[in-house]
Amino acid sequence: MAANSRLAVAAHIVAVLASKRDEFVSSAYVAASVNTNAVVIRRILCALTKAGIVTGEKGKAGGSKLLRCPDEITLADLSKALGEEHLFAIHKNPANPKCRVSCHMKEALGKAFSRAEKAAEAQLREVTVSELLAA
Amino acid sequence: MAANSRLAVAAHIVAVLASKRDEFVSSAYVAASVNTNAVVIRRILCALTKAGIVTGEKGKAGGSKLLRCPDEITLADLSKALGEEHLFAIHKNPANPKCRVSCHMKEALGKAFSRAEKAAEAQLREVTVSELLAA
DNA sequence: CATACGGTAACTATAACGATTACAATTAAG
DNA sequence: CTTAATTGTAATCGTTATAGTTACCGTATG
Repeated sequence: MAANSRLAVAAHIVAVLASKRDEFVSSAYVAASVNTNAVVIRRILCALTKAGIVTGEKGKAGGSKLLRCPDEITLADLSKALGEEHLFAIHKNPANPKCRVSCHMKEALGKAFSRAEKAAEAQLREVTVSELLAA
Repeated sequence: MAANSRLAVAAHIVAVLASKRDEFVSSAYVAASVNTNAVVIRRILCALTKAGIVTGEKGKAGGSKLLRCPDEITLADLSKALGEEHLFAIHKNPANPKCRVSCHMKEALGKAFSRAEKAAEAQLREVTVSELLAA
């Protein structure tokens, strides 16, 4: 399947909230901007709420708004809030104990992938929501 | 779906070939090391062949072997050979023309993701198959 | 010719994702 | 008090990618 686009949607959501700061914005409004269903938005908002990035108000005139300045929210924060851990996957097949290569492979790959993921994360940390809006 | 582990399997395959240099290794042998079906191995070997990393010989006593030194093959080469392009995905929903944020979002995200992907790729380029074997 | 391979097509099972419907709880407005 | 709007969730469905599997053809070896 197509790789998951939740980080992109989360960034879009937060950008919309940032563009209407200090207002409560409904999930329906955000959904219209992203062009998807409001529930998809609310699911991601839920994760962002748990991470302390946004807050939600129920009831009529409810909605969501940012808890932090848009220039203090980075893509890395959003990625972490979504619990997206690994960009690379290692095959789950058990190692073949008869094969020396097989026994060492996963550990070696894990280290290499971890370095690459950290490098990517460092770049995500350099991009704030404010910058996304300004572009 | 589980994130795709083809890069990990490709690395495993090439490591096995590197551990038996100058021999033709059958897909069945590699499959035993990876603990999967030989066809899965052959599918990936096919991509590596097209990329000029390995060569295959049909017929009895056939198999695959490396065309390059293991210390000149990096994880980035393998990733490229597999045609793995994007670590991050952007939502496909069309932009809402009425919303300024929506109209600019994908372009801004594209640039940010591209930087992060390049950073990850740079790290993959630092890891050779030799190093994976030595670990 | 028999055997052991690679290459490839076809099919299945599984899993993740996104979209959607539905509904309880909550809050503001009239 | 009633109504309307909204969040937060659960449940379901269709789509899609992956991995695994079976099957078959072509080819090289002996």
